[in-house]
Amino acid sequence: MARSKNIEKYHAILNAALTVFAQNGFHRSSVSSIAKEAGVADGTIYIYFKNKEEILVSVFQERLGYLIETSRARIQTATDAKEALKVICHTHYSELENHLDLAYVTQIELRQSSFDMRKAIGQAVKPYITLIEGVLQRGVDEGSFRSDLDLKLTRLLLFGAMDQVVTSWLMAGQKYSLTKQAEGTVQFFINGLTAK
Amino acid sequence: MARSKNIEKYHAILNAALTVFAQNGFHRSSVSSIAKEAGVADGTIYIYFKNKEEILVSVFQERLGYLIETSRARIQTATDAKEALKVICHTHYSELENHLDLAYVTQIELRQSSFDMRKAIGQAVKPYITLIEGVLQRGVDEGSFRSDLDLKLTRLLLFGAMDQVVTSWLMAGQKYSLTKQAEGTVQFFINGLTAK
Amino acid sequence: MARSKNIEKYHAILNAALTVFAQNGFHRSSVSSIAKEAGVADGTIYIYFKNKEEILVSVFQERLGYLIETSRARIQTATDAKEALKVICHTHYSELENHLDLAYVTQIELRQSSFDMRKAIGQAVKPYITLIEGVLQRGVDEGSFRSDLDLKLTRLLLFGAMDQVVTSWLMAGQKYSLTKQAEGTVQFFINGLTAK
Amino acid sequence: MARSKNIEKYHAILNAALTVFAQNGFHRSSVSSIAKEAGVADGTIYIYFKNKEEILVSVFQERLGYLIETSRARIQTATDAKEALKVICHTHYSELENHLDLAYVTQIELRQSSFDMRKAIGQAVKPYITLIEGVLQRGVDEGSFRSDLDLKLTRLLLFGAMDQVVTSWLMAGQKYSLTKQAEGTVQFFINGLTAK
DNA sequence: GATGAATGAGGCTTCATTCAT
DNA sequence: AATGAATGAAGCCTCATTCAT
Repeated sequence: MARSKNIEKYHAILNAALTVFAQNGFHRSSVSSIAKEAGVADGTIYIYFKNKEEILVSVFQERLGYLIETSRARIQTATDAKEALKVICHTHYSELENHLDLAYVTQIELRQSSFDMRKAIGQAVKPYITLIEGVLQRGVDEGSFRSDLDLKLTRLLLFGAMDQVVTSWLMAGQKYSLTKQAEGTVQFFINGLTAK
Repeated sequence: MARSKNIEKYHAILNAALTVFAQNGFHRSSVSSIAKEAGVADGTIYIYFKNKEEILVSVFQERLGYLIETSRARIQTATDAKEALKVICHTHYSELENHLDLAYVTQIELRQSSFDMRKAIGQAVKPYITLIEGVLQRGVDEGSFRSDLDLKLTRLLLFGAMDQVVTSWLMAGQKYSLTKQAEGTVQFFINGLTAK
Repeated sequence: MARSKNIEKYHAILNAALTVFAQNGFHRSSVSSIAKEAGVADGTIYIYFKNKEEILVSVFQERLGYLIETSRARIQTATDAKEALKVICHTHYSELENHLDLAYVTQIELRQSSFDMRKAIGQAVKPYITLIEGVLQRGVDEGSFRSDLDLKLTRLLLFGAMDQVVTSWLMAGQKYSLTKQAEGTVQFFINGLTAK
Repeated sequence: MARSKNIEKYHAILNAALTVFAQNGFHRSSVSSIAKEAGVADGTIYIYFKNKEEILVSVFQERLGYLIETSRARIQTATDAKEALKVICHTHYSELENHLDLAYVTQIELRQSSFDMRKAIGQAVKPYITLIEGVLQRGVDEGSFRSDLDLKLTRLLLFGAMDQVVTSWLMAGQKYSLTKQAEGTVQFFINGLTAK
């Protein structure tokens, strides 16, 4: 993505974009305002990014990458798949609760992208979905999850359920603690997954 | 909604909007192209709708209203809550699979709306969420669902999970049958909900 | 102007237009809002008036005609030209002070008309200018006004001066009595006109 | 006013606007046509001006500023107040007679502005009114003008009278020399102002 | 690499006017 | 005569992108 050596400026733009998109939404954010927020000229943006959409995708990719890496690192030390699932959900919720900007962009603005862009986003989400699948597989292997699980379907169900909880919390105005929903969410997952 | 007598023209515009939004997306659809698709003049649009956003919300409201009514009617004859849940999920999936236009608008384009608009959408979704809650309550009352269910959370988990399955199917290019996912989805739900 | 027998509706539209123009200005007033104010359908307007501009001109003509007739009647009983001048100025100021709607239309909105329209307005003002000229002539004949007056120029100076006083009073927010300016205005005129 | 470095382009737009407004009138002039006349792109207009109205006000301010400065400079060398009055009137008439474009904009188009705009215009005219008042005061101090003059009223009468003479000349199709009216106008003023 | 003035396509919306009823 | 739904031209303005400096 970064076509330039000046990695600092690249990140300055990315951070500025996160802020601006979160405040005004993607379609209502001008490239100009991102440039101003980042302290660079309008034209400079186009040295680092092909166009406006690429900025949004890049913001998402970077942050999601961070979330994935954090989760991956944390589940290394998890004792079992159920524990790992708990870690993922906790991380997912707390990360977004603690970075409202990011939550807005992820849950609201990113959904405003073009179809082609959504494909790119889908690509970026894949590793996360795969991470979840890995945990499911681990559970099956451990014997703690049902062996007849449709992994491809279930990983989506888990991701989709968490995603909707975040969106609802955001739309409701963050009146309650998102992180505290993790408990119930995971319990629900485990009830559905546990081998009998 | 219709501020005029000619209800036919109102629906012609609504249907045209559904088609055009599905093809090009909301932000990339011009009011002009909707008018052309509907076979009316540009200005005519503004006799029936306040602005472009109101068209999108109206499209959604009408179609979602239809989905809710269909589901509500069908679960009347369901023998129990589990059966009702199955009906809802089947209806949800099949309705969207059979109306690709609608699916695009609902899953993709509607997410591109302004924050204020999303609030309006949230209002429209509420009856659906309530419908789901009713089924959950019914299950608890019947003794088939766990009595310690957090209804407010669970109804979101179910809706969110279904929603994500639809979106993923759409994003994947509808390579498989969406309706066939209902079986697995419902099974997953029931596993998580069933009283022990 | 009135192309129809229904003189009541004609005047209803004229009065409505006066109100609406005064409130929103000519260019910001829609034919539709005049129709609503008059209690008729949009299309009805076009039975009585050729287009929007003709409404404005007609409003002005009618009201100015009334002002001229009032002044003409009053100066019949004036003892001399100076008295007549006083009457004209008093009538001019008091009429506009007591009909703020009319003042707005006359001093503000009418100036927003097209060039062609202004010609038409000029035609309507002519009788008023002529009325003033008549008084000047009378003064010259009486021997009370300078015999070397350039009547064509002086009649304009008088009209222009009064007009500007009205506009300034209006723009200033009518913070003082317009009618009370008549005294000083007339005194100024008489000083300039009186034969030595 | 100029928000950019390229002062030339700023003036190019201003001059183009003067031409176009004079030809077609403010409301009938499109921003697009001003851009074309100025030889810039439509969007460029909005780099230098907030909106269409600001162009009109700016045109007026610049030209009036020039008129005021010219008059102010010329009356420095006037021997007395009467001479100064003559200078102001001559300058006023000749300036507008020699710049027909400006006359149209000032006398016709500027009157087509919104109420808020007229306030801004009023602010711009103030220095001119003040300039006239200064001359009146000078005359009173010199003992050549009546000491009982209501300065606030008289300055308006003078401005209004001159203004109306210009407008009438314009509306009549400039069939006679405007500058030649200065003589009579000033004579009229002096008759009314001179101390006895 | 960085700038930011300039571009110009394109969008939403208004509204004067028409005309079938 | 009266209606008011329909028309569609026209306008203001935004903003993603380019390019000369």
